[in-house]
Amino acid sequence: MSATTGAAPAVKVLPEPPGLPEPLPEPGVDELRLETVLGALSDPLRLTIVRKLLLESEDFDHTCGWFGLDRPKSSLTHHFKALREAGITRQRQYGLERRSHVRVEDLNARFPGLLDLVAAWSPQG
Amino acid sequence: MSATTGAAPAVKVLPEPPGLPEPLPEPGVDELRLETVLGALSDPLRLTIVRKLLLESEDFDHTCGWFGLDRPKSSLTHHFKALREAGITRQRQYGLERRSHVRVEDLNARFPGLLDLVAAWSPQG
DNA sequence: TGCTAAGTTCGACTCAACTCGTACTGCTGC
DNA sequence: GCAGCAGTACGAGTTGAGTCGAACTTAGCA
Repeated sequence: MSATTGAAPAVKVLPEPPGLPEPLPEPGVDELRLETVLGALSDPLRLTIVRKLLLESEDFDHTCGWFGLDRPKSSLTHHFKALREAGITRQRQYGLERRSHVRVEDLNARFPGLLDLVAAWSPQG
Repeated sequence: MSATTGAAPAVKVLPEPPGLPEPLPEPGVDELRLETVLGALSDPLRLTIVRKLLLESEDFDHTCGWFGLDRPKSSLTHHFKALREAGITRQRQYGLERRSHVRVEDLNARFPGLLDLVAAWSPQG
């Protein structure tokens, strides 16, 4: 379970090294809603993004370009924003780049097993 | 037509008593798609339906009216059809009534843990 | 035979989401 | 300063889902 309990500190905790840029606006752990998360994951492109983050990185943030998705930049912005606003990913601004990673602890705490399904997913079926 | 190709022993075919009406058209176990299932579950009303089926019945089929949903019949038809076509529920025609239940075994086989999240869901958050 | 009830089908409306081009912001290096 | 790049913001077009009323279908029953 996540590090903190009870008392609901409204915003997440995550013991991250100091000096990181602030995360962009996102819902707190207690604000995660199952229907919103499932809706965000019901898109194949977003499923691809989250799965790739889960399988090919764990404790590292990645830029939009890292995914090699063949879509216009404005489309990618749309999907990354949808993931962040649903509470699935966290984004930080590193200079010019905006890097993402999956909020594994938060999601496992609220919806245990969900990320396993995403990791096991394949675009084919 | 769950051809269940291949050597895999497929999933256990539920041992249903003979004489039941044929299920209405539905995807086979091997045709279940994560993004479709998640999309079907991203609606609060459908989440309510599935959760109620999971918690208040187990081996019993229920009619639309049993749920006590305050929506016109045409809306309910729409949602029940969406759940069936996504492979989440199975529907059978009993005379005048069309009864539904959750395909628990199929879903647990393909997406283990998913139904637990639905059962733990609450409309509030 | 004809009524009633459960549920479907159809069509129309609304609204949100996806897609994408274009213009813009803001950091970095020369 | 200024050019170049990562990514955003905005707006338009399109599609699909949710909502619902009204008409229809069908089983059971008196």
